[in-house]
Amino acid sequence: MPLEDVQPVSLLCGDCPIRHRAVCARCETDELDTLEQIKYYRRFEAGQTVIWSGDKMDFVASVVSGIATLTQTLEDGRTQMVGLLLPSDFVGRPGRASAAYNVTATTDILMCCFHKKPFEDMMIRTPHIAQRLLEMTLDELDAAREWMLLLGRKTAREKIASLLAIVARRDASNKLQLPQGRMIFDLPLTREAMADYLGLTLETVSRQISALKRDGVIELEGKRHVTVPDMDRLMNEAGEDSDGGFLV
Amino acid sequence: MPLEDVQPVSLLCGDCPIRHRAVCARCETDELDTLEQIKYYRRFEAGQTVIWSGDKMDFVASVVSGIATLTQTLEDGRTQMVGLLLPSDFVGRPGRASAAYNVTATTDILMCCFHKKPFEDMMIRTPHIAQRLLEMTLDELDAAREWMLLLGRKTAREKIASLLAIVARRDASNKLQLPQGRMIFDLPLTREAMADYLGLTLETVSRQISALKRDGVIELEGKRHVTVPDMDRLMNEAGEDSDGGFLV
DNA sequence: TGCACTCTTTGATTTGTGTCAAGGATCTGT
DNA sequence: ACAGATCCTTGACACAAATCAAAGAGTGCA
Repeated sequence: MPLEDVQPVSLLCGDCPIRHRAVCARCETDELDTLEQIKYYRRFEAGQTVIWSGDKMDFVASVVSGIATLTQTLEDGRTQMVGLLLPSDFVGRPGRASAAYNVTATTDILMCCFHKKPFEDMMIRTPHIAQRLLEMTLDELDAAREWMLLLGRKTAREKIASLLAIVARRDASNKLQLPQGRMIFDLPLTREAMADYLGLTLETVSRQISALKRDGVIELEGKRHVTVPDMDRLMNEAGEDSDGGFLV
Repeated sequence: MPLEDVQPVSLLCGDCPIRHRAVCARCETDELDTLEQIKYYRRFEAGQTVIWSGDKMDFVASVVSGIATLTQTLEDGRTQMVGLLLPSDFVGRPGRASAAYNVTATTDILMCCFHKKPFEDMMIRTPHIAQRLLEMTLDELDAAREWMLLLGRKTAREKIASLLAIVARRDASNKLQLPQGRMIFDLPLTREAMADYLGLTLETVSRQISALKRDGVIELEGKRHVTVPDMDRLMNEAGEDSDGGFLV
């Protein structure tokens, strides 16, 4: 595959966990050696908190495997998920000393971390890194804004349908398929995590999933294994035109 | 004032509308001539739509004066505001051909536009521009995520109090004041725009503003002129610790 | 001065979702 | 096989916010 056609799925294109490379299709610089020197791996078990909002954070990282969530909370415990970290996603903000969100592993997770200061130095030497990070951040911003429409204006049923559609699309793109027709996938989240994602309670999530099942929009095997007989139908329930490509 | 002390309030530090400069405190490159060649001004009246979601967008721009909103809509007309553009804010995404949101002027507005292609070329020649844009985008992402917490988990009363606190803080920082004690400012939005911001109906917005007035949290003169006797009280109503610095 | 228009307030009623509560399903380790 | 956990489902009820409806306030214009 020519470099032009490489889909840069992460900031650091390459084949982690073997090795990260600060080089992408448009960038000739190769900071592989630097990265090898400053990187280290960290493992977390499902349920563990990677970092608390406000804690000092002297690294940036990319997810190698597993799933983590970014959440914000109010003092009385109400919590809202504001981001979902999937393999290849980047976390941490160059130029900020402390974490702005709680980061929690929802499955066992392996993260590839880089000490922040040398990473920032490398960014300055390698301008394309900043451009790639900008692209990724703009994508995240778009996803956040799509999510705001969901939180502010969609009904509980539409919210659930939207979430299912997002997971289905993400799953399809991992398998290099198109999100259409009959689709089968696993939900990587508990009912409670879905509720925190959608600004609902876990009871409402459960009820709406049951309703979608009753109405034949989805089929369920166990609690997590979902079959969508007709993706278009699901998109319709989600209140989206069937193109929209929002994810995190 | 030495360059070091210039507060880079916009991507293009300097004194627009006289002239934009692609130079900031940390950046020695000066692309003034390039910018002068590719820039042009556009004026819109209150209520006019600057660009519709999906339209071809061959420019990027920064707001010189006035206020605009970014909104997303569902097919049946439900709309959610996803961003607020205030003077010095940047709009448009390098590397994308069409607009992702409706941009609507809520007051008369003057925008300084740059043709996109030459702007992108300049970004490549001037790496600090990309870094500055990255910083701004990360700030926007943080604001969007704070907003998600509001949309998903706050009550109507807390939402209104939060919005008032945001406007008060923004106003204070424009006047180089601290947001504390007694504060007086104007609301730049109609009740309907506030509703679209907060994921409420305009009736609920009106009722909650009346309630806050009745309870002495705010005083109102006319519909737009607000006095907050005690900023801490307002912050408390908003469900935030009094530090939190979220704005758009 | 009064009409037309937009924006806002307030009231009555409905409804979607939250809250509280009980019980079911699945899994683990003993 | 059983106890204990965790996660999930379902029901009854309460309540916050939406909806429907009407009227008030402010502004520009004839």
